[in-house]
Amino acid sequence: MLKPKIHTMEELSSAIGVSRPTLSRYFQDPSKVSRTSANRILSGLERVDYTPNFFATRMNRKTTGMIGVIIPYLNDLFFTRLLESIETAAMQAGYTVITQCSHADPAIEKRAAETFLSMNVDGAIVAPLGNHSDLQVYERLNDRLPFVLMDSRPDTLSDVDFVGTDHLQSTGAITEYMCRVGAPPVFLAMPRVNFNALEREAAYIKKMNELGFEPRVIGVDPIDKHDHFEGHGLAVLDDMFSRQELLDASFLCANDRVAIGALRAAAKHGLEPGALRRGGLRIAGHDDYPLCPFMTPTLTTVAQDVTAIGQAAVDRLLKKLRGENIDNNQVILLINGALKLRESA
Amino acid sequence: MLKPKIHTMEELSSAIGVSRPTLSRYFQDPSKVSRTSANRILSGLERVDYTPNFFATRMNRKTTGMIGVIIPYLNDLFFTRLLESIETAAMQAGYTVITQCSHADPAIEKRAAETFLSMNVDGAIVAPLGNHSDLQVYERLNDRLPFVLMDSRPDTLSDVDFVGTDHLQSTGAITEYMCRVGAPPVFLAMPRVNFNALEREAAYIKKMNELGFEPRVIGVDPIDKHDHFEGHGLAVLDDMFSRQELLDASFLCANDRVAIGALRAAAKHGLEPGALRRGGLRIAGHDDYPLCPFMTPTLTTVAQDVTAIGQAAVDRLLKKLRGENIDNNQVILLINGALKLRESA
DNA sequence: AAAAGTTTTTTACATGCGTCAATTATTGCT
DNA sequence: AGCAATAATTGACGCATGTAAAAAACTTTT
Repeated sequence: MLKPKIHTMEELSSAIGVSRPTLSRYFQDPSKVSRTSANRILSGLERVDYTPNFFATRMNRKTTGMIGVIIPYLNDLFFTRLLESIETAAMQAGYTVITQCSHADPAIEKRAAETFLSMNVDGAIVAPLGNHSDLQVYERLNDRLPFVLMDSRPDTLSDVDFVGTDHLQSTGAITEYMCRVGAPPVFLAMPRVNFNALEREAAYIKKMNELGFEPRVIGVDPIDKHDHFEGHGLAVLDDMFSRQELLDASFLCANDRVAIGALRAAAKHGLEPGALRRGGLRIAGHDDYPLCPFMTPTLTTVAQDVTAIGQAAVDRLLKKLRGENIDNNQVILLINGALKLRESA
Repeated sequence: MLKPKIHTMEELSSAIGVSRPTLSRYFQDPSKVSRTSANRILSGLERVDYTPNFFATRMNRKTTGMIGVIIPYLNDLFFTRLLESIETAAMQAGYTVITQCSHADPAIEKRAAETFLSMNVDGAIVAPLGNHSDLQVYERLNDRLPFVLMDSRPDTLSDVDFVGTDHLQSTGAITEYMCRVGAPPVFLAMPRVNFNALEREAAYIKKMNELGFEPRVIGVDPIDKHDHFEGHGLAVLDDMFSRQELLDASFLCANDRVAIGALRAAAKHGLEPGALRRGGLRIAGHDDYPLCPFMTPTLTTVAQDVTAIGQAAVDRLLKKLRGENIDNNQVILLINGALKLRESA
C-alpha cells in the first residue's frame, strides 16, 4: 500500500482542499455534496488512504445505523440461518448488524444487552435464551430501544413484540399428519432450553386430545440443561429400544436435532423407520434442519420459515425505529410452518 | 426500571460526589481507585442507571480491547465451532470479539476488513474466503494490524502468520488408513471454495504415490462455486451409482459435508458403506463435523482440532499485539488431525 | 448585469470520555 | 503532634467527528 495514511478529516481537508464539514457530509451521504466537490473528494481519496473513524462518527450521529442481534447458540444451523436472513434484510435496509452470542449463559446475554445500550444501537432483536434467562433484560431493552423478540417467546412478557413460528399450527400439522397415516405419535421432548420446547409439547397434547388420542410424552430430566440435542435423542431412545420398548412406535421429536439422534438410535438397533412401511417405527422432527434431506432415512419434519421470520423481525424493527409505530400495541407475528414429507414418517 | 437514567460521567460525577476522572479510572479498572472511592461509586451505581458510552471510551483509549474475526460462512458448523473457540480464548484474555461473516462475497470481506481498521481493533483473525478472494485485503490488514490467518492458507502470501490443520498429515493419515484396511480410496473433491480443497487433494495424491497406488480424483466443475457440499456429494455419487460405477469403491471425501451427501447417495441406491464389510463400499470424510457420530453409518473421518486452532490463533495474535513478537518471522502453525474411526470406513 | 437562489465554507460549539501534570488527601513514622 | 512519603483526586486539555448558524462563493434567472 503506497498511499500515505491520513488519520483525521482535518488532515484530509487540507490535503485535498475541501472543508472538513463538507467532507463530513460527503461521508454520510455523497449526494449531499455538490458534483464538483464530490469529484474533487473522490479523486483525492485515490491518492491517500483514509477511512473515517468508526467510533467518532458513531458517537456523534443521532442514529448509529446499527442493529444488535443476540442469539443463544452459534453451533446450531437453525440460528445461523436465522442470523443470515436477518443480516440480509438489515443490509438491504442499509443497517449494520452487530451479532452477539450468549452461549446459553444469562450473564453473557445480559452483558451483550448492556453493550448494545452503551453503543446506542438503533434497535435490537433477540432470540431468548430460555426459561433460565433473565426476563428483566428483555424488558429493559424494550423500554430503551425499538426491540423485537424472536423465535421463542416468554409468555409473561406483555408489551414486547415477537416474531416466530406458530407452533400450535406447525406442531399441530405434523401431529395430525402422523395420526392420519399411522399410529398416533409419542412426543419425544427436548431439553428445555427455551420456551418453544414447552410450546411444542403443549401443541402436541392439544392436537392429540382434539383427535381423540391419548398423548404420551417422553420427558426430560429437568436438570438436563445442555444443548446436545442429538445426544439426548440417541440416549433416550437407545435406552428405550434396549428394553424392547416402543420398537414400532411413531415418534414426534421436539426438534430435528433430537430426531437425528433418534434416527441413530433406531439404526443402532437395526430398526428402519419409515413412512412407507406401515405399522412400523416412524420418526419425525421439527424445524427442517438443513441436513434433513441427507439423513438416512430422509427426515420428515415441519419447516420453520426462517427467511420469513428474519425478514419479519427486521421489518417490524425498522417500522418501530422509524417511528411508524402508530398504534403502540404489542405485535405478535406467528408464521406458519410447512410440512416436509420425507421417508422417515 | 425505576432508577433514573444518567447519560454522562459528568452527571454521574455530580450525582454521587466523585470526580469524573476518578470515575473514568474506576470503569477501566476498579482497582485503580481507592477502596473508599470504589465503595462510594458502587453504592452510587445502585441508585442510578449508568453505563459508559461504548464509542466514547473506545475512541479515546489507545487500545480498544477488541479483536476482529472474519469467517466466510455462518451456515457451517465447522466455522461456528472455530468461532466459539476463538471467542472463548479471547474472552479469557479479556478481549471482546467482533465477528463479521463475509457470506462468500469478496466485497463484503473487504468491507469488513475496512470496518475493523476504522474501529482500531487491536488485532484481526481471518478465515479466508478462498481462491476468489482478494489477497490485498489480507496484506493490508497484515500491514496495519497484528494479524493472523486461519483455517485456509493462500500460499502466495509470504509474511502472514497462519494457524490451521496440517492437511498433509491429516489427509495423509486417513488415506493411509483406508489403504491399509481396504481398497485404496478414490478422492471425492469438493467445490473449490478455499485453498484447503486443493491442499487435501494434493495430500491425497502424494500419499497414494508414496504407497504405490494410483490416485484417482473425482473432480468438480470449476464453475461450481456454491457451498452446498452435501448436495454436491449426493449429486456426484448418485450419478455415479446410477451408472453402476464404483459401487464397491472406497471414497475419501474432501470434507464431512460432502461425505454426508455421499452417504445419502449410497443409501439411496441400497448400498451399505462400512468398514466391517470388507470388500464393500466405504466412505470417509474430513473435519469431524459434529454430526458424524449420528449418521448412519457413523462417519469415519479425521478430526480437525478446532479448539486448538482457535486457541493458537488467539495466542499468536495476543503475542503479536503485546509486542512479544521478538523474532519478526512468519509463523505457520500446522496442527495435526486425529483419526476418528467409525463405521463407514 | 443585477437580483435571487443555491451551495459551500467558515466559525464555533458539542459529544463523552482518556490522560497527564498539578494538587490535595491520606498514611506511616518518629 | 508534626513531617515526609505516598496515594488519590482534580483541572485542563485532547480525541475525531457531528452540527447549526452565519458568511461567502457560485449559478441561475430576468
